[in-house]
Amino acid sequence: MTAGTGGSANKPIQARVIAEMRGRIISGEIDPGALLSELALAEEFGVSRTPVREALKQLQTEGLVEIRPRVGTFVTAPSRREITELFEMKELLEGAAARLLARRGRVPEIDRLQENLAQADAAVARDDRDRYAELVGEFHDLVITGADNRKLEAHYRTLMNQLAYSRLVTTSLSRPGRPGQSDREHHLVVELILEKDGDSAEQVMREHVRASRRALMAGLPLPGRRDD
Amino acid sequence: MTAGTGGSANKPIQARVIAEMRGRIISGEIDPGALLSELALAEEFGVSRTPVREALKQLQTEGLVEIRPRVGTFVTAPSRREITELFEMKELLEGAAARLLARRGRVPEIDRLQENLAQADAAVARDDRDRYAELVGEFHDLVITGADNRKLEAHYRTLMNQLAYSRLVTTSLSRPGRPGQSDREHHLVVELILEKDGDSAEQVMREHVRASRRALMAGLPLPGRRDD
DNA sequence: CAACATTCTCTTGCATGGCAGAGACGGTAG
DNA sequence: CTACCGTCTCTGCCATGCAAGAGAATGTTG
Repeated sequence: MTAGTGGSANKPIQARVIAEMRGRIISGEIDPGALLSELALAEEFGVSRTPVREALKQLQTEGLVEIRPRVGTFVTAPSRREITELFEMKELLEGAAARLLARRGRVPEIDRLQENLAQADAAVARDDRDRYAELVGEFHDLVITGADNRKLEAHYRTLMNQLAYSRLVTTSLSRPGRPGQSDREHHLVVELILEKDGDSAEQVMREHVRASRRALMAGLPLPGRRDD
Repeated sequence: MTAGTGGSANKPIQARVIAEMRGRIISGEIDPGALLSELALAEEFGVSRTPVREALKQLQTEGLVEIRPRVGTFVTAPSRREITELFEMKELLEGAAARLLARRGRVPEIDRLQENLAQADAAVARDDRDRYAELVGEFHDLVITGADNRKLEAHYRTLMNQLAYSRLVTTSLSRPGRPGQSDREHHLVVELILEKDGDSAEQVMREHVRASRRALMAGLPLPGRRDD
């Protein structure tokens, strides 16, 4: 990433700050709980504190950082309970998306899903976990966008950002045998979508998300901080 | 909520601005499409432009206003398509909440729901639409909070704000016979929740939301601006 | 040595002022 | 009368400066 740091600084400066910070957080480049100093960020980006401050404020409403007044801005560290809730929502939204996509019939996203599956099969065959993780992200993305509901998509993106999912998915796939099973579940979902069987597609998709969650939670160190 | 509007201006000033502006928008006190000038708002609240600006930025991420760079900040007017999408999400979330609530068993929210129904029956009997509209809001609120999922609740609130639902619900209930039917549907949902029949509760809840939407769209002038 | 009060520095919160771009208005030429 | 162009005012955007609260470090006292 970090594309476009050179030259094209034409765009609104503060949007760039937001995008950059969000990228760092969801990629796990910054540890949860870390302090984000307005001043330090301002100096790093070569701008004043004001746009940085506004960027952090927006990231707060997205649930990525927590601003404790007069104290500091910290990267949010989801509690175990929050992670459970987020997965519950993920299951809900992706299931609904699968149903909606099945109802829509043949749309471009379907073709791209099949292409995605082909590449995923190859990645699993050569045990290329990084590539497969990437394809998993694309798969779920395609299902969501294929639902053709911008609001659902927006809420989904917020959700995934809060989960820092791109960091978690590798953990989930490190479980032996998980990539293969995940791939098979993806195939089944697409198959049901092609058959326009919305009910089953939703059901299988939800079960897939639950399985993914189990694989994740099992291989996660996750200090049992506060369960409250 | 909305407690402490009088006197105690001790709290962070900008949070007050956000709450006040949000209230005005979702109550319909400000017409959609209207221009919100930073300067004018700052003078009205007796503060500087900075906190007002940050407040507007937050409202933008909540989807309540649209900031067109170098032009101005405007109250968003959801297109017909967006309204459809929002209701699709509403149906999804409330259905899921009903299911989750049914699974939880006997919790305080259940008692409050039954009390709500009793008062709603009375309101319908004396044809008190304003009071019934209020109770409808409380009913759906109880179902959501009863699901015991903070993330779901947060997304739901965002949704309802974007819909400016409190303004719409009166329109919906102005259809002859609608309050009575709505009340009966509420009764059925609670009944199914009490029986711990999550599947049926979700299904009936979703159907209820669809019916509510139909009653609303029918009685809505809604200039067919852009369907894109 | 331990517990407490105090200062001191760090952080964000808010106010103010200058700047640039977008759109509206009016004047002028055809 | 119409179309075009320059100007002018409006808007948000960003930089800077001051103030206030929170927490840590430290000096003080038992």
